[in-house]
Amino acid sequence: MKLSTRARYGSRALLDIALRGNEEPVQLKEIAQREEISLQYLEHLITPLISAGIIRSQRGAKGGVMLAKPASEIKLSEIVNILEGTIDPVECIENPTVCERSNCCVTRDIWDEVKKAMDSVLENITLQNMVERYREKENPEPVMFNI
Amino acid sequence: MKLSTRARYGSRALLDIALRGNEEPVQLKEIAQREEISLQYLEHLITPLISAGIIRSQRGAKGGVMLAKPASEIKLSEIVNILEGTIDPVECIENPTVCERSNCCVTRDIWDEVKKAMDSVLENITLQNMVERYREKENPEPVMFNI
DNA sequence: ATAAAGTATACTAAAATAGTAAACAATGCG
DNA sequence: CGCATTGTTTACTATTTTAGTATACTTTAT
Repeated sequence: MKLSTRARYGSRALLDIALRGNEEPVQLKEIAQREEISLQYLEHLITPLISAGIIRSQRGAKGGVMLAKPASEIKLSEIVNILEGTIDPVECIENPTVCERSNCCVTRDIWDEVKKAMDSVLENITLQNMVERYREKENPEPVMFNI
Repeated sequence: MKLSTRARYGSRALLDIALRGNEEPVQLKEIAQREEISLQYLEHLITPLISAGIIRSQRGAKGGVMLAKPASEIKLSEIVNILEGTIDPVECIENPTVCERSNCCVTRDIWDEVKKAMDSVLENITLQNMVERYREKENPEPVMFNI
């Protein structure tokens, strides 16, 4: 029930990109260094994100990658889905025909509830939220200043 | 992010046992047939459940397995934990020292929220609930009788 | 032109998963 | 008693997935 490194590294990489503003391309090499992901492996994660239209790339010298749309429009559920595939804990959720019991299976119903619970978290977090959380951690709001 | 077959088969097997009442031992061979799990693989799932005190076994002729406590006291979270290990989507939840960023990591916080969402489902479903759901599916309540 | 980037494809090592095989141990029953 | 039935244990294996590396290629700014 572990997330693969794809989704983990990928979301960290995207947060890294989002944190640099979105003014000029961020080089993969930099991201790889900061996030301690091998450049070659990072490239594997970047490719599907480009195809999916989450980021776009600038080739050649001074190239790099940028978010292809505002951070507030990139949901974590989308990222996980691209890198990890569906989050369904069992295959019969997505594809009921794999098991003839699907329509009457109690355990299937439950795994579906589990999936929905996860989804409701991932659907409600955007890259923008993550950036805000990051800034808050970096520089916490003073708690209670005046009376 | 898939559940392993261990947790899936295991929870189906336990539901199967619970459905037979709890008056006499249920043979593994029967369970294996009904649930279409190979006997030998089923045994692998039964062993840790016995060690964990979820079920107890009766050896020899006329033997089999029974729930070791009332179905209402067996939570799905417990079953999944025994067969699957922790449900944490990333290792740093359980063991923060694997990554030096843990204390400041935004993505880690999020995976923790995901875990909690899953937990809240699994913690609130007992084998008894599953039995009831099964009976309801088998024999649905008539909706609106009078008026 | 050329160096600095991203792109694409192929390959591989390691781990996890799912399952099989077989010898063994306990028990009930005739 | 003795033997068939049933669970127990341990060892092994095939397959798949994951994570990662290697390498050759393409594009572009300067």
